[in-house]
Parts: sequence; C-alpha cells; structure tokens
Amino acid sequence: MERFREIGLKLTPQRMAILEYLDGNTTHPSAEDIYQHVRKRFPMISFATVYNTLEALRKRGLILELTIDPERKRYDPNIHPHHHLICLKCKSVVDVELDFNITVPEELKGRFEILGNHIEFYGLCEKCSEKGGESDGSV
Amino acid sequence: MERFREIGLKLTPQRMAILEYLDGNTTHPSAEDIYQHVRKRFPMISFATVYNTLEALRKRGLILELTIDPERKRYDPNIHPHHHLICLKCKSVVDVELDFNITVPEELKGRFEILGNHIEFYGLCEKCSEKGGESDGSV
DNA sequence: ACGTTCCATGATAATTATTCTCATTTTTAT
DNA sequence: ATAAAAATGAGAATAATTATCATGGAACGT
Repeated sequence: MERFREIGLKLTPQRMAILEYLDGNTTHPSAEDIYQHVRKRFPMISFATVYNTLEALRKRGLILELTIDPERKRYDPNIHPHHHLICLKCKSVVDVELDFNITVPEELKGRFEILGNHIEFYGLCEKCSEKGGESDGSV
Repeated sequence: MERFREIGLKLTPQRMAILEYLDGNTTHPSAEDIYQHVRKRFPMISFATVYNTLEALRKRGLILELTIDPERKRYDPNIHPHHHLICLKCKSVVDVELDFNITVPEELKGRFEILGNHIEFYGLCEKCSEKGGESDGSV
C-alpha cells in the first residue's frame, strides 16, 4: 500500500478503495465491476477515476489488462505469469497457475522479439456446463 | 465459394468481395480493414454489411474472431487450430502454426469443460524491434 | 500547522467499435 | 417471372473507453 507513494502515485481514498478491492481478487473484474463495488463506499466516484487509476497501475506494471473477454477489458492484480480459462457462457475467468513450458523455435525468435505468452483456455464452467448451455461459438 | 449457398447464405456481390479478401488472408484484418478494402470495389458498401457478413461466417464456424488486439476484433479465415503472435507496437498479428501439446491436469478438467485453447505471444515484430520501440507495457 | 505545487477527482463531452432498425432491394427456389 | 426470404445501406443507438477541464486535495518543505 505504501508502495504507491514511492512510485509517484498519490494515495487518495478512492484509490485505496480500488486497491483494496483488487488486492487478492481473482474474479478478473471489469472497470464496471470495480466501479459498482467502490461506489458502495464512495457513491460520488466517477468512472474517470476508475479508468485513471487502472491505467496508472497498468503503466507501472502493478496490474494486468486482460483481453480475454471480447466484450470488455478485465483486470488482474496477479502479475505473476499465469494463464486463464474463460467460460464462453457466463464469461467468468479463472486462473490457471501451471507452467506449460512453452518454447518457441529459434527460427521464430529470430523474426520476432518474444516478450511473453499467455494461454487462454475456453469452455464451460461447472455451473454453465450443468445447464447444458449452448454457447454460440464465440470466444 | 459455392459452399455458401449450401449453408443457407445468399451469395451477394458484397459478400463475395469480403470472402475473396479473406480467403488465404493472414493479416488478421479488423472490420475496418475489411471495409476499407472492399470499399474500393463497392464504394457504397456499409459497415453493417461487413459486420453482418462476419457474424454470419463466425456463427457457421467459417472464420474466427480473435480477441488478441485490445483495440478491436480481428478476423481470421484460418480455422485450423493455431496460435498467434502480436506486436505490441504496430499491432500486427502473425500465425504460429505449431503444436505446443497443451495438456491440462484431470483435476482441472473436472471443474471445467475445456473446449480449446489459444496461445497469444506478445512482443515486437522485426520492424518495430529495429526502431527500438518502447511499448508502454500494454497487451 | 501552512502554503504551494502538482496531481487527482468528478462531471460531462467526445470518441470508437459495434449493434440495431427498417425501408428497400436482391437472391433464390418454384 | 414471381413470391418468399434474406441481405443491403443509411443512419440511429449502444457500450466501452478516453479526453477535457475547473475544482479540490495530497505531498512536501517550511
């Protein structure tokens, strides 16, 4: 928490509320989710503040912006390399903390400076699977 | 090409132009890219038609909608399982046709019906790497 | 505690990608 | 050729995100 001052971020109550919500959060919330949650304590908070804060955190590498959900950006406070699994039906995202030992051939490395990788698994979560859900094929 | 009638899609000139542009295309174009290209031959084509056509193709599994670019959806006529690599700077996307043999533990399979996976590699393409580009950390 | 500087906030406008509506036109099967 | 069904284009509508900017509040030095 104190880390924020050190990296040039002013610690405002709004930010603290956002940080607190994100800390240890594994639900991969969208900006809307965060807004709705923080609003309970800060009814006057604006979307701009949420987006500003998320962008500030992202730029400093303190959170990850996930592109796994085609509808909206999702945010992840877990910055250790890991993968994700998204339910095609309810769009829930869960962590996959496994090392798949992805190695690309030298040939490819020569043509592209690879900085990282991310696996997205898609399918149906337990709940949605039960209901016999037909997803429309979207990822 | 004839396949389209068979699957209940009427073959219009606009669609043919879109299909022709997509056929064998490995640039992973956005809707805008497709629109701009097809517009050369059909100046009166509308965005609605592009989106309609893409959605019709996607629903029938003839193209893939990629979520790899946070700015916009990208489309891929190559529906064989493969992976992608995105340049953080110029947002170009290239295919990675390699089998990484991703296997998830049974434990996970029990809790989630996994239908597929997709690896996104991110980094810098040759051109952007040369220019010594500092991407801002976004994926 | 105080004042100053600079950054953050919130209200709201603007932008961008995508979806929707609907009257008209085109395709396709007969 | 004709009718039924579906596609088109124009533009409105929606939704997520970004930008603008006047005001307010944190940080830091005194």
